[in-house]
Amino acid sequence: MSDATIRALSGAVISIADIKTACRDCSLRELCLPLGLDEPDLAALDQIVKRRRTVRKGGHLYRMGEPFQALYAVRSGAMKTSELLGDGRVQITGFQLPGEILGIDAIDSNRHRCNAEALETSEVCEIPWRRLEELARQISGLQHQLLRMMSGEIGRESQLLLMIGKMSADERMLACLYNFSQRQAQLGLSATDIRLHMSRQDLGDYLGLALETVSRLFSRFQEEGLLTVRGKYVHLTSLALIQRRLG
Amino acid sequence: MSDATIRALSGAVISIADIKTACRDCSLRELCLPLGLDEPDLAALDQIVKRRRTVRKGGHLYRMGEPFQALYAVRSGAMKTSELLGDGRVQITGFQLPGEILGIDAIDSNRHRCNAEALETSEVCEIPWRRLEELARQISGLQHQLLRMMSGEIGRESQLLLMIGKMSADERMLACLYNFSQRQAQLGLSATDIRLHMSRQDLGDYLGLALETVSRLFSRFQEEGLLTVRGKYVHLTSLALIQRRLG
DNA sequence: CGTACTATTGAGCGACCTCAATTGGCGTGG
DNA sequence: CCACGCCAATTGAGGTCGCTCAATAGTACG
Repeated sequence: MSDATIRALSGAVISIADIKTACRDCSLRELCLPLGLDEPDLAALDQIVKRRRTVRKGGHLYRMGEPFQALYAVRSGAMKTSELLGDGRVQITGFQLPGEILGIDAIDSNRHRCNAEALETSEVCEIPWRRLEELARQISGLQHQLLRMMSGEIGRESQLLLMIGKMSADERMLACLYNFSQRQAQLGLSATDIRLHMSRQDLGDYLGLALETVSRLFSRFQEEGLLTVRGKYVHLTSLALIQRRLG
Repeated sequence: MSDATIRALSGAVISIADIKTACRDCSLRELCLPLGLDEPDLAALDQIVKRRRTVRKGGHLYRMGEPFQALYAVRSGAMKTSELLGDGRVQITGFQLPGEILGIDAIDSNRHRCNAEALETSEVCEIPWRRLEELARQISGLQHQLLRMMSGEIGRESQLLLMIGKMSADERMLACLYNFSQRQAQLGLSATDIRLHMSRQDLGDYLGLALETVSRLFSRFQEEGLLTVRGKYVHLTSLALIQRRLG
């Protein structure tokens, strides 16, 4: 019998798995959908968050065209979302770290319009959309946070648009690294020692560059003393220096 | 005394201006925020839509950094939203036609993160955000439509991302023209005879191309028999031909 | 320790940009 | 009404940034 079933049969019962999953006990609470909710509202949200799901590296959380059932919140690991272009060309539209939400682009059409793939083995919380939408009507703070997160997603995409449309290759790379730095810091990690969860290819497909260009830029930045690279690990010499180069 | 004041003093009174503005009488009802609302809900929405505002060609509805107060629905005309890059570089993030919503990228931060400028003299409906958010809590259909429109915006931006990041210049142009065609058709206009509301510069700033490239592409498409151009008017020879070129 | 994948580096090319001159459209004032 | 001026659009010439193709080096994993 699944956790979900137990909950459906008797709302008060909370299994051990539930406790581990519960939003109220989650360290990402203040970065994720529950931001701003008080205790009773948190409990209500916990009621609908169905289960924790694990996606192995390279596995898909959902694929383009699949019917839209739920949003997903990243709990651990890292994901990427990508769009395809018939002949195999790929545009990565975002990398999602813990606390971030996947699937909101599908609300409109009831079908996923991108692929969501795990960059490394990841855990996500599944939030059934029907029930979330309903709950958002009852809990104003939840509606507010949902709207905020969707608006934030629009902002992130505009930002990326500006980068790809109007920045040179090196500006894009630096802006991207700076963004990773900020997001790591927000998660309580180092702002200068970045772990890249994705391949050079992915980075290129995100920034609208060839993977060779990404590699060359890493080398050049290293020569210029902006950073040091060792495989997936990048150390930023000086955030101020990078900020200055970005204007 | 403004319409808003009259309404605030006596909810039942409806001025002539209100009648003309009323969502229930608006031909764009089914393309805009009211989609799916029934009569009483429509009336409630009409209560909060503050007034009709006119923006002259080249005028700004709002500017980057200004505090966020309201969403705007385009009623007539055409707008563009753009982001800037310090040194003057511009990325246009969208063109908005009647029935489309402006401002949702600002919900997150309470500040507008782009400029909204009229491509030609336009009328917009102003929808105070505080009251809309509140009303969305009461009217499930309104919440639903708001979420759908925000999700749609995310989809449009992903689409543009894919175009700019992974398509060649001519593919971008064609995809853009095809998109304009579909949107004109949705408004009940011709799908083959397109009126461009924006300059070549704007088109370039939207597609991540130089204005000269846009101009050259128009000429080349014309040579190839895909379309004919006369200033702001473009006639698409065959939609099927264009679809085929887009894969 | 080999195998396969990922990353780096080099050489050459081409798409698109930049700069510049010309043409066309349109409103304004003589 | 026409001439002028202004701005938008077109077209040409040349340059460059980033891509493609290709070879090599490094790294993970059985």
